[in-house]
Amino acid sequence: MVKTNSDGEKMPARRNVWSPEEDQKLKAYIKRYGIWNWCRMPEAAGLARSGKSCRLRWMNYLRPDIKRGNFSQEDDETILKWHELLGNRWSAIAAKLPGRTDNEIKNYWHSHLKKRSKINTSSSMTISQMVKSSEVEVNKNDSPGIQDLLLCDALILPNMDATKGILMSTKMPINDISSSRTDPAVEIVQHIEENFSSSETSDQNVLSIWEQPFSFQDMCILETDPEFMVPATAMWLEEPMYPYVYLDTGYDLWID
DNA sequence: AAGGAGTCCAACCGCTGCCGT
DNA sequence: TACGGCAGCGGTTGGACTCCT
Repeated sequence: MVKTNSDGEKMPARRNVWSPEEDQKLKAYIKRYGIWNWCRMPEAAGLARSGKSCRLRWMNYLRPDIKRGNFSQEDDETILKWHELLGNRWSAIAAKLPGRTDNEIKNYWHSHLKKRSKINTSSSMTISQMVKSSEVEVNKNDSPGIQDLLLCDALILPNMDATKGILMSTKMPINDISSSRTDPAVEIVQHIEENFSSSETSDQNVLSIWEQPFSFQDMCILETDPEFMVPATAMWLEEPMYPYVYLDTGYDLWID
């Protein structure tokens, strides 16, 4: 925001607000040379800004595909839905709303939707709630890797054939994910939605998985099944090992 | 009209992951 | 494999604006 004095002249605000001239410089530079290196671009473009600041300004304000203006009812629903599924992964949510930035969605969430979300949470059973309703504790204090592992276990939930007591892996080939351009978390949720919504599995069956006897044999099936779904996140792929996982099912799992 | 409280949004900060060497 | 540089992300903050008393 640019302050103006009584004569309508621009005054420098204390916070480093971008002037129209700076915007113009950045736009012109990117238009001419493209984005090659944010760190070095400011100097080349004649801007007394950090690369980070330029990047942020471009991403959140100057990009030609930015959609400005009010959020529609549909946008609200989309944000609420994806926030319910993904949590505060604003960039992933923004990917669902072309033209909207993560910053904008984050702000809009905090100012408008947060309250609504609280009211809505009691209305219907969502996938994330089903995950929560299992007895897996995904604790905030757990390392991200552990959280991913627990989440992965939870993701197997929908394919549990509760009537037969057979655990079927969620057949999502990992190379599908690694080759994807979209956020892995988004894809996982989409995958669940597609497969789960089309299956005949009832809520009741889904909820029962953690009540099922979970034997060592189950673990063997999972490990020997060539299509056993490993967690799709980079965290899983990169972390060397989870020596010990506590599942609040009464079973402590050692992963060798 | 004044001013205090609340809201909104742009910008900043710090952390994390990726990638090249 | 280790390391450094860079980009991206989410949380936080500053300040203008709006509403209410």
